[in-house]
Amino acid sequence: MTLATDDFFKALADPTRLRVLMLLAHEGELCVCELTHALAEIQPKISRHLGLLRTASLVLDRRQGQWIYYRLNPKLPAWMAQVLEQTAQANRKVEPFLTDLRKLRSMANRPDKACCA
Amino acid sequence: MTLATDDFFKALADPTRLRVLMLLAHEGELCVCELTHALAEIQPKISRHLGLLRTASLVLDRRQGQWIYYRLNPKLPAWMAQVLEQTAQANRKVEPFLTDLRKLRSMANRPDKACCA
DNA sequence: GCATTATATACGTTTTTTCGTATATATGGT
DNA sequence: ACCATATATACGAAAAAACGTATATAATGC
Repeated sequence: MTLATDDFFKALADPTRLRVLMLLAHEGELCVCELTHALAEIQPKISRHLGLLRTASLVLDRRQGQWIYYRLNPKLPAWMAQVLEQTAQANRKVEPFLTDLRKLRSMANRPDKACCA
Repeated sequence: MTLATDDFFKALADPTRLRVLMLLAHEGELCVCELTHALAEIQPKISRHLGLLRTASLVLDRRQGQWIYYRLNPKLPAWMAQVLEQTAQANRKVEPFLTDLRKLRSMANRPDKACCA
């Protein structure tokens, strides 16, 4: 299923979802607890927004034991992927994205990524 | 005043505003009646969304007699201008943008632009 | 000054979206 | 089997946004 332009920008319109997407654009793949920690939000909220992003086909998920990892959908239209990449580049040092990344990097006991392919 | 990333994507999240921005990205500058005709929406609706875009500093206006012309704000951060340009390029042949442009081009009695500078 | 045209804005309503809490479900460890 | 941990989802409420109609305001032409 292809992602409509309307739905793409609607997905980006929520601050929480935008922060999630910016982190995924930087880090490639993250699990729910990492995103929850980095954004300092309650877990159901992160989960719900991830659900919306998944339903909209912006992200894909992968389960590894108890952990569920999310990444940007590699099959996004090229222009959408470019919009996300440009936004991530332009906002590297802009709040709240800067703090989100910092918090992620400083998180203790991040799930091991040994088997990430 | 600088446009926050959140506000930028919130502005793009509404289908009507997105169509307006796509037309402005293509045509440079358009007046309210041209946008109203191209989108086939009631005039107060177009005016209201233009008002929101102006307040958010995405567009600037210019009065010429009774007509008020709108254009993309040339002082947008470069990455935002690029996002709009890329979106417009990628969606040239996508509905409803294609029909919007067609309707604009076929509009009779468009306000003269002889004195546009 | 009045009529016409162009556009902005107020108003109350409707629609859409987001939210926190509670809880359901899945997996792993003992 | 039970407990702990990770995550998804239901629920009702709250918040935010969009809407159409009516009307206000501004400019132009006669």
